[in-house]
Amino acid sequence: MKIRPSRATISDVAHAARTGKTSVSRYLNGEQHLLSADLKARIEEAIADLQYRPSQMARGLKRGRTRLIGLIIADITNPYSVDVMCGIEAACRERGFTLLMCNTNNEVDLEQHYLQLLSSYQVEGIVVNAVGMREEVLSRLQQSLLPMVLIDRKIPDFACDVVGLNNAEAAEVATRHLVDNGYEALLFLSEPLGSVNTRRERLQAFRQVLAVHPHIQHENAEVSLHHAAALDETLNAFYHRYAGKRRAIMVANGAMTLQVARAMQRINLRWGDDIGLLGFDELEWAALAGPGITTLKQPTWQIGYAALERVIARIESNDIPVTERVFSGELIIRGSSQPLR
Amino acid sequence: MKIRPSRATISDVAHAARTGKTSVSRYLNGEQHLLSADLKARIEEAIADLQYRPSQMARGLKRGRTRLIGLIIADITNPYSVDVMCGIEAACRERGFTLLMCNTNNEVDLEQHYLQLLSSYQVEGIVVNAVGMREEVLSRLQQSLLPMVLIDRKIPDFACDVVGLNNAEAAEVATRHLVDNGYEALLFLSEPLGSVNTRRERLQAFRQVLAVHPHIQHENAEVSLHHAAALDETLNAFYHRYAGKRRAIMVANGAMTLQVARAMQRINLRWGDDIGLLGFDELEWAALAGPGITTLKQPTWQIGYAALERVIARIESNDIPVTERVFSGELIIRGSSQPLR
DNA sequence: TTGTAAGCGTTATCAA
DNA sequence: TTGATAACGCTTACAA
Repeated sequence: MKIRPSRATISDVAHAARTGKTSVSRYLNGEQHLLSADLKARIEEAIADLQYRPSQMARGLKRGRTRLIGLIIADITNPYSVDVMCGIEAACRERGFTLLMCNTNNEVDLEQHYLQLLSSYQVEGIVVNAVGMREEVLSRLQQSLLPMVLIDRKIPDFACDVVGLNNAEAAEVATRHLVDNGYEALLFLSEPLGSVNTRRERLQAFRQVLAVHPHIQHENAEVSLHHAAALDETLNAFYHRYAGKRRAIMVANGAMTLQVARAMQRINLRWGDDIGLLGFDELEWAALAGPGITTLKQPTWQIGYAALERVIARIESNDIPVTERVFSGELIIRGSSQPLR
Repeated sequence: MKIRPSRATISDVAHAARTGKTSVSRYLNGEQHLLSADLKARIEEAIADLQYRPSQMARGLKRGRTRLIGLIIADITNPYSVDVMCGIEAACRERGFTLLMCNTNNEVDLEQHYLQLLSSYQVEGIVVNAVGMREEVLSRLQQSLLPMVLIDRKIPDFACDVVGLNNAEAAEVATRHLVDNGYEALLFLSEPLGSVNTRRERLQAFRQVLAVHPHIQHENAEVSLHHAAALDETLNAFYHRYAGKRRAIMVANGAMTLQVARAMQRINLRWGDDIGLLGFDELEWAALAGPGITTLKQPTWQIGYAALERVIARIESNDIPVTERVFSGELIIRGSSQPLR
């Protein structure tokens, strides 16, 4: 008796079934119509007997088809990314792929490291959840020539499949909601715009809606996610600048909304009562904090699922045209966007 | 010019450097002391020239060392799991391993599926974040004979490395805190205890502390995570049963705390004011909901990191003794556990 | 110090 | 309908 019984190989199965490896391989690869009933039965039994499972390593080496997909995530602590990952993972399972997970932690050189890694494992495609990823990093990704799908982010000057939210529509709905609820001064708050298209598109739609409401004052501010003091200052300034008016803030993503909530607590500003608040991305605690926070919920799971489907389509044939697939968000109205009147 | 330049192989490098594959292999595997300076330089150049990266598939096939670790997570939407994953991921990076991610979604047959999958990719070890995983599933895992580390969960009658929280200590600290703050009736609330050791250990410590405080009434309740009505009923009943006393609830984990907060909102019970509340696991929104929720924070990242270190140690030599490594939690006191007096 | 050749577990080619 | 046999890209005896 072996201490660690090494896995059975295809040769073992062939031997046990008194046949050759070729037939076993055929059996495994759906070419069963070529086999006699008798032989098929013998192979089946041998496989069950030996608990044989083909080695994906050997398969990958020989056929080049590793059934591996690389998932590059810029920040896995972002709940948005996790939700998306769930969708990706479900799709993988359905389609027989497995995920190699890479968290770049927003560090540029990690990204480089992982790209090489994925390549060395010969992944068949990659999904990039680039939320917050720097431009330079993305542009290096494109050079990998692998089937690739971007989530929630476009690279200028590079045609690549993209799956994400319909930013214009969502921001429009959100802005209209604030307008309809009688707010008179609006602040669009985001991390530095850079060339991050999601931020820019949301801001643009925000402005477009307000263009036809000249009586509503509005501005935008860019604050780094981890610069608490700057955030406090920005909020305070906005609040006092429009004293006497009904004020509201629209926050460009969930991570930032969390920081805004903390900042408001620090500077003693209550959302709902003192100031309106609406944030992109649903938060599990949105209903629990004070009068609740109005959010724009993204269909994160579906976005992930669709992204994986797309990358598989591209793996199967790289000739398909580059597409951008967008999903609609859903406004979830809570107390933070109901002014007292 | 090729459309899709197939990756350079070790033979290509050998040829470009006018030498044999062996030398290149030696160069790659740290046996450089065996090579002449001249040859070393030529190889180095060829590698850079061709952008050569060794195929992990071929490597894995030949040596059996795939440098792959399987990560089995019962529920990836649980923030605890995600935090732990971060630590695991960081450790992987440092030690040159890569994660194959498997989310079993709390479904038994998925678990089976993934176990076979991991085996077919010849992972060298697995880390199981079994929070909420059923016993039967875990016991099947143990049969895989792979180096394996369990996070936050023990399997009765099976010796396996475990990394997790010092449950007894943590529950003791938490319970003492409630006692010291003058609460007179305590409820320990968890999902069904089953044979989940974390829940049992926490409850046991809770009882032990209260054993020496006979004037404090206490009980425990088990409610399924997704059974909202039952939760409402449980909370209501407890609240009214001890009317007139200072009441507090201790919740066994973060996912449950979220549900409790929602339930309290539904039945119009305010933590802090009406009833004390303390939950295991830190929540990003803990400070934002009402007067804040007191939590017992686990060193999640470190737990993940330690788990991966352990699995690697076991990969390197399976003879090491089975250990259980526990970390201390940290009580973060907020308004929910300060009675009004 | 360097190179040759065998073999890891598959699949693909070709012949029977 | 079957089965040898040669790759896939790498590591590793073993030779030179």
